[in-house]
This record gives sequence, structure tokens and C-alpha cells, in this order.
Amino acid sequence: MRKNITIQDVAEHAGVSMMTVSRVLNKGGNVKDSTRQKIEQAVQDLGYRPNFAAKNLSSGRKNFIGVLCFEPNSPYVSQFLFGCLRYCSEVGYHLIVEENNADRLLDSKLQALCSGVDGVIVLPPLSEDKSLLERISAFNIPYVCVGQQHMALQDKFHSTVSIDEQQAAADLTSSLIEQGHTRIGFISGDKSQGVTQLRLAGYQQALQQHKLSIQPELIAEGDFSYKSALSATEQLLSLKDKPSAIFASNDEMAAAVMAVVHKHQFAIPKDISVVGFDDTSIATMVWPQLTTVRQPFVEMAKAAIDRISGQNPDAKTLLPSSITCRESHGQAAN
Amino acid sequence: MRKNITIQDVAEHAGVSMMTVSRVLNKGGNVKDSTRQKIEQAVQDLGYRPNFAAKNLSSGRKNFIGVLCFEPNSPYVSQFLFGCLRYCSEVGYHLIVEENNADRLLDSKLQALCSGVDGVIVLPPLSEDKSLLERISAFNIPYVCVGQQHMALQDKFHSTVSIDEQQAAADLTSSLIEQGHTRIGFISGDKSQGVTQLRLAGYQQALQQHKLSIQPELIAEGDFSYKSALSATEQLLSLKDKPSAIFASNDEMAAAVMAVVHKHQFAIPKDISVVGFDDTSIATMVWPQLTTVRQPFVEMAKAAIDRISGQNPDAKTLLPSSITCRESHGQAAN
DNA sequence: CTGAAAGCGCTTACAG
DNA sequence: CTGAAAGCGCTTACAG
Repeated sequence: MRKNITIQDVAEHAGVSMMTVSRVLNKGGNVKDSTRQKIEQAVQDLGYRPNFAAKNLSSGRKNFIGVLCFEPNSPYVSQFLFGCLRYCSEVGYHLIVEENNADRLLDSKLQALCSGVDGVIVLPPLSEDKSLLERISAFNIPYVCVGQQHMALQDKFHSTVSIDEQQAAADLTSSLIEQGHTRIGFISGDKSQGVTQLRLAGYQQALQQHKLSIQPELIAEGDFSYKSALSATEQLLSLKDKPSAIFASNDEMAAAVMAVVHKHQFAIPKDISVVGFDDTSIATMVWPQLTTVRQPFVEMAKAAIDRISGQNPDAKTLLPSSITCRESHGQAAN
Repeated sequence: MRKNITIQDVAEHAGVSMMTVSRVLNKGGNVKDSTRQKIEQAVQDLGYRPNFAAKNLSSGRKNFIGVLCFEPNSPYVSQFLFGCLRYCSEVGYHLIVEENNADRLLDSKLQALCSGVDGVIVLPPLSEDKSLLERISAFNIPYVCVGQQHMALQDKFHSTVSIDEQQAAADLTSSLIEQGHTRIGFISGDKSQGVTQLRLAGYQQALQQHKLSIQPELIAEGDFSYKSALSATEQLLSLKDKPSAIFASNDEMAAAVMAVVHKHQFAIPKDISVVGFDDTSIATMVWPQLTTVRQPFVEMAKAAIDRISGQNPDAKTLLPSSITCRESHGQAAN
């Protein structure tokens, strides 16, 4: 195992001091251009790679980010964590993932987490748990609430990263309307979560913009779980005047919609269009593949991490979302 | 932000030297029992938490583990990564995840990865890519092939962590037979992968043990993708003498089996039982929930990491698996 | 069974 | 614009 190349080696190779190399490496200003170039050349030549452990130790920064999630194995969380992982390895941060699906997260556990990280990313639905946020806030480290557009607390450490949930839901609904659908069923998420209201509001907003009336019978209640959408779909399909499209508030529920629709011998999208929300991995594991709102997981992770590292000063980041069109939607049957 | 508690503080508190504290902390021997207790008490009192950065820097260990995967967002990989993450945060390792789903992983990228980690975990199907393993092997760091029972290379850095694939498949098949199923359809995985053969062999072994004949028409070809199982299932259901149960070689394909079975108006499990393999998150996102072989992801991750850290000397670890019984299987209809 | 010394590779003040 | 010094919190030899 050959010796590691250190900043010292680079300095010697370039004929400068370690300090100057450090400046160049950290993109600091105040370095003569010719010096900078010499150093960059040396880094190239030697194949220098920074030692994160040394960096952390001397800077006092932890270079750890805590992620607090409810259900680590859900597609949403997996997808988001992957985004974090990817960006982390780019910028030298490491992840500590903590789950909090039982009761109240123990003070000792929270303390252990918060004292070992530079900041905390809180995933939904925990990002709406005001009392949890207050406890995190007490540690005076930045924390980012994901999927949560509204600031729950007023303190300088609090920030949010999300898409415009309502607009996204409205856009998806509009695209259905533009394909001739006038009876669009909607399956809502867990009542206690803010996004549930926003997505429903987006659905209603689109209907109104297109001069369609809002029919309460077309709105069925789910809770974001596969199971809940099973009965919600049965309910929608039992209507004498059935919907020609169903908008489920997340992909898991959309998968359930598809199962029930198929069970009733309807073709998708010929008889009934089905759309979801999130664009998690399940969207391509159903048949036909699901049209859904794409959450920009990688960008969200990046924005959250940048915020913690101080690169992103925005207390409130609203990322653009888009519709991922696949095969589960089509022209309304007539 | 209050000062961090260091090993120095603990030493003073306990009235010993840093060195002795370090010994106790690292579970080294040669410490008098009374001394050990004093130190453990001091650790408690002060709420000492080790500084990983300092540890790494002084020990020369990187404390990074590389994970090489094909498709980071697949349920299998998500599940495994989660297992890693959990154990890593316990033992102070950090993860660098690299995907290699394009062509040949660039030498520069592989070099960057391997030179920054203590070892590499290779996930299927990459764990069967002999030329890739040879290139990793050249870096003289431990690497663990997951889901791969057979050693591809003969070198001291190579090891494997998996379950007994064939036995698990045989057990699952047997449980179906014991419920009265005599015509069991089987959907195989990607032909080029070793596990595909092992799971098929397990299926056949169970049939033979129960004196049932192997019917080639009951074996349909898939490739582990949802899509491939769609047509494979159609094929099985078009048989004049239909199977009363279908065993898909992974959960994604089992989900596809269910979609097609429902489409054909058969009830699960009343008319047809469906079982899968892996017990990934999708197993509980189908209806009815899927009976499947449980891969012990957390234990596999632990074994792999232990191997890299030198805690696990086994070059070949075979972990026990089990059957997770849910609602998708039942007595054969007669 | 215990300890004093040196050093891991970097950054943070502080000078100039 | 550049550098010399000290130190981050631990571990690795080496003594005794």
C-alpha cells in the first residue's frame, strides 16, 4: 500500500507552502493566478485526493448530516436517501440515518444525533411534527424540512425544501382534463398531513379553472398506503357514473388503484386512466407504467445539503417539478 | 456550542492516561477490571462520544466502505443499503455508493473508489462480473460479493455473503406442495445470473423430493423485471391445465404475476397462489400481500461490513433465510 | 497492566 | 498575496 499523497507533497511539488495549497483546494480567493495554476497542475500530476478525516478534525466541522425519517424502507425515503448519498460523496459529507416511527424520539437519541452532525434533514411526515422540530431547533444547528412548504417555526435554523405541491397537482389534473376527462376521481392522502390538503387543492383548482364542478362523490379518502387505496378505489368504481380517470395522491396508492381497476376488468388507460404522485420506483413496477408527478429527489437532497453546508442561504426552496408521462393515462373514453 | 468531551477529559475524570481509556474504548485486553470500571463510569458521567474523524486520521483506516451496484434504486439495493447505513452508523463506517450500470466502469472511477475505502461490497448482478472482480482485486483491499455463493476468484481478499439460494427456493416450493399444489408454475430470472439457476434448481429439487414430475411447460422465462413476468405469466395462464400456484424468482416479478392473474379474473390465493423471492418493500405493496423468501438484508450487510473491518474471518458466509408468510398463498383449489 | 511521545493530514488564527 | 506555528482527538509503536 503506497503512501498517501498529502497536501504537503503537493506543496513541495508546486514549490509553495501547504497553506497556499489549502487555499486553492478550498477555492479561497487571494491567490495569484500563476500560483493557482502551478498548484492545480501539481494536484493533477500527483493525483492528490483530500483526506476527509483530517479535514474534519482540523476544521471542527463534523461533516455529518443527520436524516430523520419515519419509515426508512418506503420508496420515497429510499429515493431521497439515494439522492443524498450521491451528493454527499461528492462534497464529502456522510449520512447518519435515524428512524423515528415509534413513539416520541428519545431525548437521548435525538441528542446523540444532533450533537454529532452539522445539520439535520427531516423527511415527511416528520417534517410537519412541530414538537419534534422544536426539540431539534433547541440544538442550534440548521435543519431542513423536506416536502414541507410552510415554515412551522420561526427561527434562523429552520428551512424548507419542496416542490409546489398544489401547482403540481393542478398541472397533472389539467393534463387529464385536456385529454377529455371530465369525471376525475381523486384519492387523498393522510388527512393529518399538509401535502394532502395541497394536492387536493390543486386538483380542485384545476377543475375550477376548466369550469368543471367539484363532485364530492369523486373524492375518496386514503392515507397514502396501498391498502387504503384499495377500498377507496372500490368506492369510486361503485359509482353509477364512474370516473374515466383516477388521480391517486401518491404512487403506492396508484398501484393499488391499478390492481382494483384490473380486477374489475377495466383496461388502463383505455377504460380508465390512472395517475400518481412522486415518481418513486414503484411507478415503473406496475403495468402499464405510471404517469405521475416527478419529485426532483436528487435536487431536493442537494438543496437540503447545500443549506446545511451554508452554500444555500434560502430558507425556503421551491424546486420545479414536472409530469413524467408514461402509459397509464390517455384520452377519455366516450 | 459547548466544548466536545474528549478522551482526555475522560482520562482526567478517571485519573488514568488517555492510552488506558483508548484501550477500554476499543475493547482491548490487558486492563485491570477496576480500572476498566472507573473509565466506563467516567464515559457515562461525561457522556463521551468518540470523534470518528480523529480515530480515522490516527489509525490510518479510511473508515469508508464502497458499495458497487447496478441499479441503485431497485428495491433490493435500497433494502441492502439501508442495512448498511444502519450498521455503519453503529460502527463508525461511512458509505460511498457507486453505480455501474453503463458500460465498463472507468478505471479512473474504480481507482478513485478503491483508493478511498477500506473495502468494497459488490451487489448483484455485479458480484458475478468476473472481470470487474479481477480489477477490484488488483487493489489489494477486501471485497465482498453479495448474493453470490460461489467464489469467482481465488484470492485472500475475496469473500461472499449470501443465503442458500437453492435451499430457500426448495423450502418455498415444498411449502406450496404441502398445501396440496401439484402444478406449480415457475418464472425464472435473468439467465446469465447464477442465482437464477440456483432458484430453479431448488424448485426442481422440491418437486423431485415430493415425487412430482418436472413439467417444462410450467417453467416460464423471465429476467427479474416486472415487464418480463407479464408475458411469462400470460404464457402460464394460457396452459390448458393451469398451475394452481406460481413461484416468481423475485418479488417484482411476483407483483407482475398478480397483476396478470387479477386481469384474468382469478382470485389470489383462492384460485391461484403467488409467491416471490427477496422480501423487498414491494412485497407489502401488492394485494394480497406477498408470501416470499426473506433475504436477511440487515444481517447480510452486517456480515459484509464485518468482513471488511476484519471482524468476520469467514471467506464464505451463508446466512439463514426464512419464508415470510403473508396472504398470497393458500390451499390448492380442487 | 499502564503511560509518555510522536504523528495522522488538514485548517485556523495570526503575521507579514 | 503567502507562510510558520499550533492544534483538532485520537492511535500506534515503544517503554516499563
